[in-house]
Amino acid sequence: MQRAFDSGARMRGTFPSMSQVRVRFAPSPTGFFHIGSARTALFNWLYARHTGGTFILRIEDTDKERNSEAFLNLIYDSMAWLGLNWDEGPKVGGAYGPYRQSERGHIYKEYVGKLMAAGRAYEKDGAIWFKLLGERHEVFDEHRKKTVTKVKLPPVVIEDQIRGRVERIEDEDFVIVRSDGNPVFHLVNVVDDIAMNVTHIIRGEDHLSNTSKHVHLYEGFGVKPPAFAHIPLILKQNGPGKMSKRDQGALIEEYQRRGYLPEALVNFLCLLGWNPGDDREKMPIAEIIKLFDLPGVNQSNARFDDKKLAHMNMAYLLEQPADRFVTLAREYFARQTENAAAQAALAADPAYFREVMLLSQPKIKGVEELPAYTAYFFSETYAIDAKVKEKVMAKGDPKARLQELAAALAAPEANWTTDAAIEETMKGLATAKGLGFGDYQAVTRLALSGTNVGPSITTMIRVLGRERVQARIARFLA
RNA sequence: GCCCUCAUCGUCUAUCGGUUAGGACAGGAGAUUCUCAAUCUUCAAAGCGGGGUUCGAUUCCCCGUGGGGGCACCA
Repeated sequence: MQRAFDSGARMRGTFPSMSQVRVRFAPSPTGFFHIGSARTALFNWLYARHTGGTFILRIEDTDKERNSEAFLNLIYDSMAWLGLNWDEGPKVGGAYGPYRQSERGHIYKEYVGKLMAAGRAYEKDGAIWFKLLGERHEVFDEHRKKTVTKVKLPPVVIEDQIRGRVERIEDEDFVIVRSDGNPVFHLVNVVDDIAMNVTHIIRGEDHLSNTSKHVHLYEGFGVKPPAFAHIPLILKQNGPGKMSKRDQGALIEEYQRRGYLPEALVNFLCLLGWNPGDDREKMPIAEIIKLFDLPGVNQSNARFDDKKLAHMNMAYLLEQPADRFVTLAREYFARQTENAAAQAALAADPAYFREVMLLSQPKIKGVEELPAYTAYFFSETYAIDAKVKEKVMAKGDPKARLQELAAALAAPEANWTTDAAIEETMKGLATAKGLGFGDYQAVTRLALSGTNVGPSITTMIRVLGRERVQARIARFLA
């Protein structure tokens, strides 16, 4: 690889080996961090980790009008949450900094100077344009309703790592520095990739059409372009078009807020456009890193499916160790400041909270269900589901059954300490009366929780404890 | 309008010329359990159309059609 203007590596005297992979994720802090950006970051990160290369985070904040520090922090937070750590970039530094384009103005100026000196750039209307080399002629563009200068050139050939050979003709000079003095995306993007020694550009397919401009720029700088890999886009769940920041379910922070497990989201995102070549779906990230490679990336766009994501999240949730699950639950509850049930749960004894959460773990799809699912454990004002009540009270004499159970549990020899003991009490009672377990289960559940969903009735009785159980039954029978 | 790109069940996908076209999510049915989930079994569900190439095309080529992206002094 020849580098005519390598101010990055050369000036600092660092010469990484040419086989060393360097990839970058280059977001602009102009909006919320969304699913598509996250997956681009993820694929770059995976490729770096797979190859033992370097993952660079570069902030493309040249659009002064739309940048915001809040959005920038959101990028940092979201990436940290997803576990996408960067080897070079803001906060961690590196030999090729600064890593915010707003701080690299002098570098762009230098590079533009080189183009000017080489006759590959010129000024027009106060802006600086990149000059294509070829025969020129004027034509009127019907679509844009203006006269433009066309340059006759053979097509640019891109050997894309994912899409194969792509050809595209670039036939108009383009602006590289605006009349206000600010460099445009194409210029800064290419300059930084040269200066930062980037070897592989992995980005969304929406950039494929830009690539011909970029290749011309590389050529203008006398630098061999890096490898390109354009990944398919993520389409919105419903309706036409690619997913954008304002689509339902598009924001990473939303999943964070809703208590999704980041490893579940990452696993799901990996599968959107990539697969290991066999039937495996749920895989540890270490395994994905081992298997991930550019040729394994699909060429067609993928539609986002929140049901599948929810399923993946549940699968991960089920296998969480008790401590982590309880921590996740507590953190989620703490964020629900407006939710009375959540606040009541937090106010409860931590050991009791923990037990209730753990018995709910195998029952739920996401922690966001927890406050409502467990509300009756923490409050005496739980609602009685009218439909369930109607159904339960319809057959037999449920109140009599409940009365009998209350009496059995009140007996001095009744053991409340284990699920098995409680089950023995209930089953013994049912047998003695010539009835089934279900005759006692349903009405007891209704009385204790007001619903027909929840953990095992014996567990519920044990965890709620004698005091609550007796009070609730009495109230129900009154 | 021009340029680029993609095309297998509703969705995500496997198949690198020969398969009963497989898996997962979602959906239906059943089993199991004290309810609800989970789990297990099971059912239904696909090669966009037309031409080629080939003994043989989902697979390779071409043309349509459809989807997606791009065509800025946004990134």
